[in-house]
Amino acid sequence: MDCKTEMNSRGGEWLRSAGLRPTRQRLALADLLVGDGKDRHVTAEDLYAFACRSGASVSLATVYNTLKAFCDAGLMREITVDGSKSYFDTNTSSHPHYFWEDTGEVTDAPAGQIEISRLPVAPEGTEIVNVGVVIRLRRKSVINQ
Amino acid sequence: MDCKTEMNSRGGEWLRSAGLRPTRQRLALADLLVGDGKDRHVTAEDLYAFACRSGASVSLATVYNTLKAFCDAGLMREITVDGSKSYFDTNTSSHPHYFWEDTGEVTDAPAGQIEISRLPVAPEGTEIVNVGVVIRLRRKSVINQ
DNA sequence: TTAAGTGCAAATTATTTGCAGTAAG
DNA sequence: CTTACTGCAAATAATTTGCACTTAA
Repeated sequence: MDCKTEMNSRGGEWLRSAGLRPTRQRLALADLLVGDGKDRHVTAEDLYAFACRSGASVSLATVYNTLKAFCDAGLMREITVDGSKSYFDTNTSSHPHYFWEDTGEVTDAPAGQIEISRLPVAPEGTEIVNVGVVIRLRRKSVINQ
Repeated sequence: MDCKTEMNSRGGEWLRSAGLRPTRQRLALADLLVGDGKDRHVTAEDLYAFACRSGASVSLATVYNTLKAFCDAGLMREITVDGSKSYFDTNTSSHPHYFWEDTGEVTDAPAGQIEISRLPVAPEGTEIVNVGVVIRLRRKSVINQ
């Protein structure tokens, strides 16, 4: 199959900018991820479900492999917000996240929510890879106030 | 088996303070965790290995169940520092952690490493359960400087 | 007693991998 | 053409669970 038609999508540019071969599956996933230019936070299952719903034919294994490829290429970043699943963020800069306990959703915390006033110091012989900040939220039930 | 002998250990007090029935297994694990009064950060496998090494007879499933029971009782806190495993901290207060990529070890980051100067605001209808801060460290190889 | 705790082994869940086919350059 | 990518199904890894047995209170 020839993919030229989709090569002009935002996802196509995104892939090309990282030197990744734009296959049909990658283009479909890339467009789902960055098609509208908004930051997205997904699990592999999430993205797989989106792809299926949007009519793309991709296997779950390929979604996993592709997300990993995108991270290796620097297009995305894996974030650790909850022990049970891996989340992937299209915004590769280091920034704080909200984790919504009830839905398992992850969103960006508005800038300025946390200010790291004292830059953390790396212990002797180490370097800081990144500093993760996760604000875990619980929806208040109306009953329990 | 009668457990009175070990009921005077630090682990015994710890269990009693939370109203947990001090079984042989729980006492053994509790002593391993808080026996010396230092904060400890363990995975279930870690604790299981410690227990085996120290001669205690506990099953891995019981270690999992027990760690969960300790968390439910407020004696420990589960922390999310790495996607693949769950870590449990004997220090239940909210504080930043170092995650050592090479060994998978977790330690407390010295106080003052990060200062949360602007208390994060919970979105409408939510409350903040906790704010997790993880400083991911990579050991610098001598070669790559 | 008796309800809570324990230990297996089997079940689940998230993720990875081997390998035979398929497609991009 | 040739090598990278894909898809399935099987393999792993971490964790949970069902259930018969044990034990603390």
